[in-house]
Amino acid sequence: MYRKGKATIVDIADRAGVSKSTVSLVLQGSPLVKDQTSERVRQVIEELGYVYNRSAANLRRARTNIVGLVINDLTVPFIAEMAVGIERVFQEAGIVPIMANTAESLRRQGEVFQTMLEQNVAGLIVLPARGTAPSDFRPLRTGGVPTVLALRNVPGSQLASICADNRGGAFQATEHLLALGHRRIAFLGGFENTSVFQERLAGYRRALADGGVPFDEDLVVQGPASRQAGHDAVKAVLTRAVAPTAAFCFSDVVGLGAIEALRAAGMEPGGDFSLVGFDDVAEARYARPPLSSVAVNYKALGERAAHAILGMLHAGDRAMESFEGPVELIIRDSCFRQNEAFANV
Amino acid sequence: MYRKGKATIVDIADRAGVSKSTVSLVLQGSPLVKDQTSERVRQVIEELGYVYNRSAANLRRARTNIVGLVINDLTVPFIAEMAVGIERVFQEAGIVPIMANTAESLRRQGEVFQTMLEQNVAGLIVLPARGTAPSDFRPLRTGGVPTVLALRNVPGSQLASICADNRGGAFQATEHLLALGHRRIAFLGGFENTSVFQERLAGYRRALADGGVPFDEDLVVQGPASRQAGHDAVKAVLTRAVAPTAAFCFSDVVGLGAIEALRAAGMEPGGDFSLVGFDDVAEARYARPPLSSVAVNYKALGERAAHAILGMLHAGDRAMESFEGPVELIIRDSCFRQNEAFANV
DNA sequence: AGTTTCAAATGGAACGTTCCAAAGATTTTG
DNA sequence: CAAAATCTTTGGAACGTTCCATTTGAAACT
Repeated sequence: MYRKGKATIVDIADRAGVSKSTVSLVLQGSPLVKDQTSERVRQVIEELGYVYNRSAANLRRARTNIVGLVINDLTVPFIAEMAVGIERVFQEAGIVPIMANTAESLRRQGEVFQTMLEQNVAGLIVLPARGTAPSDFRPLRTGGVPTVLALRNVPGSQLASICADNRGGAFQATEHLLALGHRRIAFLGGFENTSVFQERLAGYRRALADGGVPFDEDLVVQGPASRQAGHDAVKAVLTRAVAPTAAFCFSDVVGLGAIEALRAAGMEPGGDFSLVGFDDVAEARYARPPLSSVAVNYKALGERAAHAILGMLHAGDRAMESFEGPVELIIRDSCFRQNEAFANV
Repeated sequence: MYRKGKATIVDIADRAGVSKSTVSLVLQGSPLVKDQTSERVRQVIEELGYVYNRSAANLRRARTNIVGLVINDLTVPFIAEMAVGIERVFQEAGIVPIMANTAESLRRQGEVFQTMLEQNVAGLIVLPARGTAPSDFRPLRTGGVPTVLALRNVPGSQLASICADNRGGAFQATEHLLALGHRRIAFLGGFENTSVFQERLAGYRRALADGGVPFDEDLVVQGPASRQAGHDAVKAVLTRAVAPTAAFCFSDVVGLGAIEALRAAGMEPGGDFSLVGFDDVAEARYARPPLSSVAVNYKALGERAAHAILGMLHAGDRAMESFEGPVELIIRDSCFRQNEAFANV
């Protein structure tokens, strides 16, 4: 283009007959510069194909326009959706997101935090890896990086979190099954070392308690949030002395596995066994039978998290309160009304 | 910590009784420093909780350790998978990926390119938005940023690309249908303004030609890669004078929609209509009937793309040649052998 | 002892911005 | 018309690294 190497602010200044300070002001859209001048500068910028050097700006400035996005598992569709929501908000705010996938590895998560600090991120949205401890955030805390947790909470971390209303969702789902007359309701999938599990389990127990149904530990089967796990969990739970007639599944994927296992056992989901899932993934609607599920607007949750960070950046260190996104029980055809219980009413 | 603000390389130097140059060398792992010295420096670094300032380094250095990742649609599961593959390779190589989702918007893609340039990225992996023209890459070209295209090609862009063997996959799928005796084979879904469509269509036509079956434009129905589109396309194609007995679907999602539409029309996919999809998404396996599909290892493709960029960074401007990832036809139960054609042999 | 060789450490000038204090214009006011 | 007030513009010192050219120190030769 011009001279050797890339054009800098000084080259622009020379060509436009102003000082580099003025050019800098123009670039920042300062109202201090006369329109006529800034117009001329802008023209030269165009002419020389100048590109702004953010590394230099970041060095001088206190804060960067970079925000880190630490994701536990990007291959989960609704997490990707959430990432998209976050990304969109940032893009509009002129924030550049650095993304890292930890694949649920704590070691990797630690490395990622380090990298984020080195990049001098202005803030951080973290979807914590399974088993994250409050102390894992220490480097961030000493680095003074505004941080928001999303999707999963880390109790004791003192960090604000943006999560779905897991407790409420599980409560609604379980209540729905109770209302259909079910009394033996299993809880399938998920691991107890995540806050999401704890919360959903709490909602489930609360609904049982409200419905006067005793909690039976034997009806809770932990496992990964996978199809296979749903399959296995159903098989396990059907062997109980008094088998359940319904299950609240930790996630839709678990529920889909459950559907298969029920069929394999000669039962008909929605006909003689009721299922409710969580997340309302696209597949739930298309399953046979269509799976009732607790819908979460993950994209909105992502946007909320992004706004939370923006707020923290703007308002300095003002502590942000946590937020629980609303959920909605979507009723499809995977449940049936149980007669004996019906007679009980 | 120490002093006011964050510790810098100079603080380390003072405390360790060496010069900042030495500290810099230690940070870069230079063999020029005596072990004893570097050990001491490292200790002080630990002590003061120093964090490296990459902005400063980037300013001084010619190249950054940042690589941009421009994604057309992160919510597509296999694209997310690909992103994970890329991210993993970069992480191991000490490269920090900046991710941006363009959501298939050309305007956004342009903005994203600009941002990437400002961040002074060392390289760029682009999954081009639909309808991207070669000229859209001009800013990158003049910026001298090594760029690799992934998943979709942009003919005329002169850029290396890492794509699936779309032509070969479509060829295999169509050949499979031909071998089962089908002669009227539809091509459903996708838009002709993408290279992926062009390539798959070419593979399909080639197989038809090889099998001595004339190409019939009426059997090609374009549409988005969505369930609904698959549904609509089947309905459209069943009204043709001589209806097809099989379809090659642009993607599995289209194929799943096709399954529904066939059922709705009183037909049985895998029984009296054959379907083959593309991508081999998880859902294909669990569909009723399980959908035959052309499998692509998207994660491997992502890793390949990442390695391509690493290679370009390392080898300077050495032009990289394009790569087509192998595909594999996975045969499930969505196809049947057609008798009349069978008699023809 | 003097010279050469090699390893290890260092000073200082970049890199391209931002931002402060201050100077120069221009307009308003008394 | 001078003084005051306001609007624009501008040097120059940071910011925290890297890297070149050099110096220093020690060991290995003549």
